[in-house]
Amino acid sequence: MNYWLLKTEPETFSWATLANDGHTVWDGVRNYQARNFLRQMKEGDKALFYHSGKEKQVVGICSIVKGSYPEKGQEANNWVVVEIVPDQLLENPVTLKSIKSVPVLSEMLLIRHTRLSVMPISSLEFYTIVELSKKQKP
DNA sequence: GCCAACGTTGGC
DNA sequence: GCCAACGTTGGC
Repeated sequence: MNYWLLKTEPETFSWATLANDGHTVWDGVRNYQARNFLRQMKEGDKALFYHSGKEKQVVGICSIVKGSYPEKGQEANNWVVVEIVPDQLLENPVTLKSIKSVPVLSEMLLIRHTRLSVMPISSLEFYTIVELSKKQKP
């Protein structure tokens, strides 16, 4: 199983919307590097759900329930989508600031490649952030 | 193939 | 509001 981080602007698509809908097709990715990571996603993988923009924090955990397949209408351009479901809301959001303050997380693409919206993370990074969410105060 | 101009993302 | 870091586009 692999771990990922999915970035979204909450004004466009938020955790609340995902939680409410119970399922979504992660489409609209138009960046080659992000697409290449999307392609590697498999059913059963886990992903941290990150709100960019004003919030800048990881807010939840979701699961990939359907691995990548061609985006409808974009087959010719090779863009792909995956399907996700909300897994759990973090007890407390984990802010970018707090992520930056933890040495073991300093190599994350989230920090090193600011503009990347779909990225792999290690299991250590995944669980470190989950643990942080249990310690932080709201 | 190079590079300037422009557009977008995302943090500060 | 600004800027850094990219990515894309188009002229040459």
